[in-house]
Amino acid sequence: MLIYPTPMGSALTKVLDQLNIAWKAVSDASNAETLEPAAGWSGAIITVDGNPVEAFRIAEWLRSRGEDETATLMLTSAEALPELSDNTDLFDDFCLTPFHPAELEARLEHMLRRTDDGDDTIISFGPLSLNVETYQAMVDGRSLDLTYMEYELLRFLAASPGKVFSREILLSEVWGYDYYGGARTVDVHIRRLRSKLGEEHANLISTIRSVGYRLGSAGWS
Amino acid sequence: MLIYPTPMGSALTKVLDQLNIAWKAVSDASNAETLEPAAGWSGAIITVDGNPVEAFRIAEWLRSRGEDETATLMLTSAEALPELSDNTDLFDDFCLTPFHPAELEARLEHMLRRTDDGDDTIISFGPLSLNVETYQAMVDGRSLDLTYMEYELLRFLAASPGKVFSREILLSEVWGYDYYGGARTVDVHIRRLRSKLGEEHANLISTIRSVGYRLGSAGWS
DNA sequence: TCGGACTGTTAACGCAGTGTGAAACCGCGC
DNA sequence: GCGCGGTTTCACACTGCGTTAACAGTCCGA
Repeated sequence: MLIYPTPMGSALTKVLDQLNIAWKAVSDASNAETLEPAAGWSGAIITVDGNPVEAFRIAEWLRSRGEDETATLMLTSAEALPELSDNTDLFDDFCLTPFHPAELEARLEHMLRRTDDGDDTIISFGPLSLNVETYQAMVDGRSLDLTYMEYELLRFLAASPGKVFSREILLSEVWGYDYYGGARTVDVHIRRLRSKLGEEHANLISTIRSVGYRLGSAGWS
Repeated sequence: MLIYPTPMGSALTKVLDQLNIAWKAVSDASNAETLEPAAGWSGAIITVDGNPVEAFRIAEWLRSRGEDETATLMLTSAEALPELSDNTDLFDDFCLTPFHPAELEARLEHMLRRTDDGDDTIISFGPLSLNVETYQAMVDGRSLDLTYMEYELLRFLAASPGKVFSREILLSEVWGYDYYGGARTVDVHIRRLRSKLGEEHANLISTIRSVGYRLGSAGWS
């Protein structure tokens, strides 16, 4: 956990220690780069009031390496709130100072949970769940015996549930090459998937006539 | 914006009005379902303290329809914080009461920004809303079962609500080819659309005699 | 080397979706 | 009221799309 600037009081560090979160204080953006642990910063707590310019510079640096990488929490007084509003895409959460320890604690837990379980290892939708690591698929707790292509296709659909994909898109995204003729290929795999899903869940994949296929039937969003 | 429960004081509604956010108060989960606007709840503000059970029930209902659909903010006293921690995946943000108006304002802006952007996927007009990604159409929350041509036609009209299109334009823009004879084709599709919209909403599409068709009746822009 | 599982292709079939013409209907000007 | 151009509605035929089954090629392990 990155902290800026070096914490004066003990309120902040106390909360972190209590949550058993390791932390390092940094003095500026370049400092943040050199001090970064091997696993990368798990999160950041940045106080705006003292030196807003440097504070936002650090936040910007964190964001520049990709959203969702490092969760950022800003500490700010009520007076400095407007400054935050101007940079609303540089942080994930904020907390007014002086803070209630329980509030900060809750915010940290909540914030870290989101990035922690960025578990793409399990994709689930309705009665369906896919474990990407083990290549297993389950529906209603019953495990499905899918072939490679079937699995890839289902995973692609499940990654954007509800969204409709044309056969061309599916061919290029799932099969991964430009394709001439043979759009029936997709149909056949969809059919095999449906049959393996079983009668009751075959309608999990719905056909949009003259458009393509979609995971999820009419009622879902 | 969904609010639970009916707000007593004016602090909350004042902030919402100031941000120009439309809101409706709901009394329970099933109530939240019936009161939902056609475009869906854009967000929710739920106070935990009074009746935590019902509060979380509503939050759960919102989440069950898919993450990222509706952003949820919880209002809570410091004492009730532990309860929040047990349900950390049911909300996106929270705010301690009594709150500083500027803080709530900042949180709302920050929260809504995340879900708001990135949506040319939904076209909505009056009670009508079209999801371009999922090819689903809703009117009054009821989902419409449209065929391809019907959907394309409606989408084209909805893209420029209020504007009148001649049959020739519709044929060339929606059907996509120059067309000789058969202007009746458009009429028939309009008719089918109207019939699927239902008696009460058939007049969403209005006829401009000897000119063409338009989405929306005279009063709209 | 053989056999089986997996994948892609082809063709037949049924049907939803679409377009068409004709008849009923409506609004408007005479 | 009458006639006329435009619109709505209906029924029907056809086309194109999706489904399905059967088959051929390929890969991989036994």
